[in-house]
Amino acid sequence: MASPRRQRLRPDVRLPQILDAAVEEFAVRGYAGASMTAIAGRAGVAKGLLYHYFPAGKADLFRAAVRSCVQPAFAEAEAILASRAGSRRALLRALVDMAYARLTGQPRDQVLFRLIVSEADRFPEIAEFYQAEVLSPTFALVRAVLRAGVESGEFRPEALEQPGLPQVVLAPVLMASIWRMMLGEARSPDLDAMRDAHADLLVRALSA
Amino acid sequence: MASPRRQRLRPDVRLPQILDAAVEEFAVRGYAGASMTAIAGRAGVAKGLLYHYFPAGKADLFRAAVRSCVQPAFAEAEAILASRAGSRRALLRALVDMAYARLTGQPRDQVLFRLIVSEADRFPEIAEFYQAEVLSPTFALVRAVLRAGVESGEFRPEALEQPGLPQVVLAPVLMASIWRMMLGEARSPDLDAMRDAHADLLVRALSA
Amino acid sequence: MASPRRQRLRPDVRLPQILDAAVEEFAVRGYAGASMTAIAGRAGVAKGLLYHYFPAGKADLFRAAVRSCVQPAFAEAEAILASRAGSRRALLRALVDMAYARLTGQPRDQVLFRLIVSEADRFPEIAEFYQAEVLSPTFALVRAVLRAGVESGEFRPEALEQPGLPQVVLAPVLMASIWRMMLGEARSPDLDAMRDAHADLLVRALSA
Amino acid sequence: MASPRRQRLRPDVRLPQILDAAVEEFAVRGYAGASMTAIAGRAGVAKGLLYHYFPAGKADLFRAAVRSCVQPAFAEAEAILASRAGSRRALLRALVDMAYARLTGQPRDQVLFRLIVSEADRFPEIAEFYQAEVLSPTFALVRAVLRAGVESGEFRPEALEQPGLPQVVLAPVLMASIWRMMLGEARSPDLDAMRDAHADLLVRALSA
DNA sequence: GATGAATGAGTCTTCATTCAT
DNA sequence: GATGAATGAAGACTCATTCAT
Repeated sequence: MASPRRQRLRPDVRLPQILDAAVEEFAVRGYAGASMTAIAGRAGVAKGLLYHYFPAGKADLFRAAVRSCVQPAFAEAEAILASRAGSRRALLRALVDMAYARLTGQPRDQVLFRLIVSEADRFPEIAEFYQAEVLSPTFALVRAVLRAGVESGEFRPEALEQPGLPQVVLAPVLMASIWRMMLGEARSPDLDAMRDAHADLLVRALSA
Repeated sequence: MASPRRQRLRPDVRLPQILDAAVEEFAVRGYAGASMTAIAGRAGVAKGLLYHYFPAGKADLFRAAVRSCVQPAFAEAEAILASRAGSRRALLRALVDMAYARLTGQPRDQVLFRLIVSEADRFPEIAEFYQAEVLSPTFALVRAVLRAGVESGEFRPEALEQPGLPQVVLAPVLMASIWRMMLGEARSPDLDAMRDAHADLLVRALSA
Repeated sequence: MASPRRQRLRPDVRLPQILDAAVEEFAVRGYAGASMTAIAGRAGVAKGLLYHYFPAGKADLFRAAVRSCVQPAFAEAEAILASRAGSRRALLRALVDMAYARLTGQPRDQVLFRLIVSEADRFPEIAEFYQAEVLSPTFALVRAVLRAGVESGEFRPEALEQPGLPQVVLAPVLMASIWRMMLGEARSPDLDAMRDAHADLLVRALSA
Repeated sequence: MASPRRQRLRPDVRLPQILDAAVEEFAVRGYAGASMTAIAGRAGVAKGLLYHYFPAGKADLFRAAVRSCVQPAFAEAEAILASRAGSRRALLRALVDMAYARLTGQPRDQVLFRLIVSEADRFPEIAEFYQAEVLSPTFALVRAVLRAGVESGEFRPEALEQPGLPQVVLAPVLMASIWRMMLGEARSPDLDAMRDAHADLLVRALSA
């Protein structure tokens, strides 16, 4: 006589279901706009169950959802780096291309970014977390590439003396992502044009 | 200093009061998080009055608030441009400096940007408006500077052949602004370092 | 330098403007649904002016509006009665026809009736007023016709002994009106069919 | 008699509670005048629960409340009809008596009718529903009685040839109900007198 | 683990009414 | 007489959260 809806699942099955639903809902509606009911509905569970898994409530679910999005996007970058194919210049170009490509193909990454931007001051710890887990490593990676280029003689040595350079190098890719989110594919600046201009700018500015 | 219960003001006095309060509240809380009650309280008026000035309600007030933020930024840029002081290179540097300076000094501008980023897909018309009234003109302005530089022989002629260049040139300033919003002054990348790296990068990449 | 909108009119011009607007608005929206703003708008005056003419507010305006609708609908009936054309039977038929005809041609009368029906228990005095000014006289008129018919020998003498007869005689016309209001012209019972059946029924039942 | 703060009941218990409270409140105040808070209070539940059962809100609750009033009236009429006691004339009289009796004894029925009359044009579907579910069947019932009477030779054959007759036959009862609602028991026409006059009129007009 | 009935504080919004101009 | 800015109370509705089952 069990209710047909009532299926007991192990936490490691239910939890991802719930987190996925939460990510999608938060992504579409923002933090304040997403309702627990809607998240539960999307996950196919009852409202009450959300509080079983996240007794502290909505804010906690949000934190968990955001955290669940930060996957090692670095795997690919490090693979490219490891293969050290050709010149540093070609390497740089490959990295830039990869970064732009992700923007097109990985909506989940965009979502993450957007959520963090808009909810950052309601959840300072999330911004902090993002800075520590995503931003800093990425800057470090760029710095490593620059150092390798300088050491091999391809890049100008001054590149290592400017602490703000990695940020400047990365910024256009991130802005391209933000413009896409804001304006839609139709109205946002042309991605290919930006990628080419970006790569060209870097090569000219950094070459020894 | 008595606060009379009912102070009748001319609309051209009240309206800015209300808009200012709305901008502040939306900035702090986001669209969904800002409450009409709080906006009214901040403006020192009764809730009902908001609907007298914006019968269409919260969304309309939001639009008006965003629009009220736009004008001041361009005035300064055009002033700099008009005073065509010195070389194009110096001009570019002046513009870059101004842009970074605004990010520090004008919280209103940051607010505007953050609101647009986070609420863009709930208010597509605002994103559209921003693109048309702010972004496009700014790109055009950068392009004008580049063209002047090329014509004077200071900049490389290829600079004019890359349609994505203005976006790449501007991106670091905007990202600096976003990082500040997200991470706070303490944790965000160092503004001065970025400005210097940015200006240096441009000069190296663009010089003939 | 007078504001162009500000036209001072004599009360006997303004008052009908306001009452007409009120009747229309109350008719369309009901008492609770009609807003003072909308009435003022329809009348082409400012909200405040309504309170100048009706200091006691909305309820008072409603009462005045309803009262303004009760015009002597009896003029026509009494004209028919005075012309005593032909037999009482023909007279009765003429009166029935007239009653049904009014239902089609005079939306203002229907409105009045509907308002009274639906707001009667919020405004008991209005129901009272209606009963005294409209209903009672109408019953009396029917009774007079019956008496004349009995005296002339055309109608059965028992017709005068049934105190409920005038109500029964009138009811179908009023119900026809109510059904029209409720169901619209399309779905409500056929007016012509009712009129014929009604007249026939009366003639058969009353003839000596 | 302690009233526990949170009493969980099965929906098939709560729903009628809520509908009953809604009918009463709508009856007294009309649609616009009835407040969700008051309905919840009358039902002894929190406001929010109303939206649990009627997510579409007030209008939906209103529709459900009206619908919940319909069924009982027909049962009795059909019982009388089934017990085809005595002559058709007696049958007609029994039905007329029943109809008048209901108006006195069953406030729920009056309420229903009043609601439909006054809110018909705000809820066209309800008027439609009323016409289809209540009015048409009632007319059909009257027509069936007439036909049976004609076939048995008690009624004049012409009674079947007048399509408007059922409406005319029923109208006085309904008007009696409306007058009662409008004017109160004290001021409205005498019910007994109407019933007698009504029955007598029908018998005289319909007898062969 | 899982459900969904139940709550109540909070949100946007409306509107009769007041009153300075 | 006339305006419309300003108010405040009240209304419909939402939603995070609780808890009996």
